Amino acid sequence: MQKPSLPKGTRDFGPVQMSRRTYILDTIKETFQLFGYQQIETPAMENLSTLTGKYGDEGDQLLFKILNSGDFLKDVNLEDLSAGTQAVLPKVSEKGLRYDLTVPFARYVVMNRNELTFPFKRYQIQPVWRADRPQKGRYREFYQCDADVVGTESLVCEAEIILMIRKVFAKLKLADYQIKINNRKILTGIAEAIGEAGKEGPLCVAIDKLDKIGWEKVQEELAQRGFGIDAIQKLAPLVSLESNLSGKLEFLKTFLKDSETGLKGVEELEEVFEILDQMGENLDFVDFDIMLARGLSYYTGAIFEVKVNGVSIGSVSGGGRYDNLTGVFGLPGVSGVGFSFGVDRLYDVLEELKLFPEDSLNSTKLLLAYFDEKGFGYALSLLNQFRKAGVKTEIYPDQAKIKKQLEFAAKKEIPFVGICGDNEIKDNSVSVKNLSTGEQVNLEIEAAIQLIQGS
RNA sequence: GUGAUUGUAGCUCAGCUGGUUAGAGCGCUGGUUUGUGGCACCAGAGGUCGCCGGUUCGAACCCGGUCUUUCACCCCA
Repeated sequence: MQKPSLPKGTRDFGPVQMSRRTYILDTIKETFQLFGYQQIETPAMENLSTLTGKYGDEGDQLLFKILNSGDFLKDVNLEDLSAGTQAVLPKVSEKGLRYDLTVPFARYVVMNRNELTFPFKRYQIQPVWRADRPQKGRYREFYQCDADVVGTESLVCEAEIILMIRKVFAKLKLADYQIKINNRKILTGIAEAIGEAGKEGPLCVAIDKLDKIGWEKVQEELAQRGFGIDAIQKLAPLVSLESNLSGKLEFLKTFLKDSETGLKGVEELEEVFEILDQMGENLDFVDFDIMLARGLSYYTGAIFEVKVNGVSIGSVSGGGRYDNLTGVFGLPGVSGVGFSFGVDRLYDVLEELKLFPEDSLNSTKLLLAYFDEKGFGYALSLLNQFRKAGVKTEIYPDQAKIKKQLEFAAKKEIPFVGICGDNEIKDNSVSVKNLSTGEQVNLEIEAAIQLIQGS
């Protein structure tokens, strides 16, 4: 005998958790559909060649690789072994578990380009796997809920992403959060403006930590990454900039006046806000964060990140525009924009804020209970009458003492127990006991159905 | 991947500088109560002290390894 256990970073979901997850997922699905997105699914595993090289070196390390079936060592020779992992891996593994939903989607778009109608809007809700070290809000298997649209450069999509996030959060009763938005082109422009053109990658990584470690440390890190002192000093006014939206935009227009790309980014951002205005929407919850820099290498335009205030969880949603994701699969020039909700993190947030509706679990409304075999038979005959009327009904299947049946109902939070004894059998009735009040009434079956349905 | 940290009953946790048979609360099972759950009282079951090895006359306790938990870094939903 061995004690069963779970692989690191994975979890079971019990009935309570499942009903809560369903609540979150239904809310998200509803919203995606309202905005015209269609659902697809892709396999849990992809060819390793599809996955590798898309997430950077770090990402490649975090991919779960699947050992080839059969004699997976048959192509490996001693030379490979002494050459190390790099040489052995491609010979023993040709598949991996998906790391996100965006890359499989890009693969899907390329493979189905002739069937799809562009612009194509799809959503996808499936687990992804990362061989990360687990910690709070970070798992090795977790769900993502992606919505992406490909085949258009329209900034209406960006505006709609903001609307969808707001809609979902409103439905989930989340009231204190920020949709941080920025544009990759602005970051590129900043790199140019401070005389470190092309280095926005390391620049992003460093300034992304501003909140966490402060300006002093960021300067150190920038210096370490090879940024000149004057470049860092040029960056300073940006960091200390505390202004409203239009103030930030005006500042950037001056700051980026020599960077065509940077100005384009500002322009795009302004257009998104303008579209929202035309839609009759406002900028509630939207926060233009010049320093927002999401790591993923493929973003080229808008970038989003959503943070719920006052909770210990990191970002619960993120996304952005990528101009050429399908390019690596042989279909260049397709622009896409998308974002993703992290259900597992949303779950943790709602739990921390106690925002789950209470009545989500107790589905059964009536338990038929009995004292003896005769009553058991009578109860069995009643089951279908209640169910036909749409009352969620069950019976304790093993013949057991009434005490046990009542305890069972109480534990499962079943609100009503229908007692079936000799008296009830005699006049074809049932005694309905309300478990929370303890009240009990003897009723005809029809009346019992009405009572329970009316509750 | 780097550095810490945790593991004792179903759950939450005690367990002294290493020393007889490892404890508590909650939960669970049965009873007081054969037409009625929650409350009360009584009784009972339940533990390879994460796993493997070492030190010792003797290990839940000390040492090594391993797995797991949590956390920071990296990165990220």
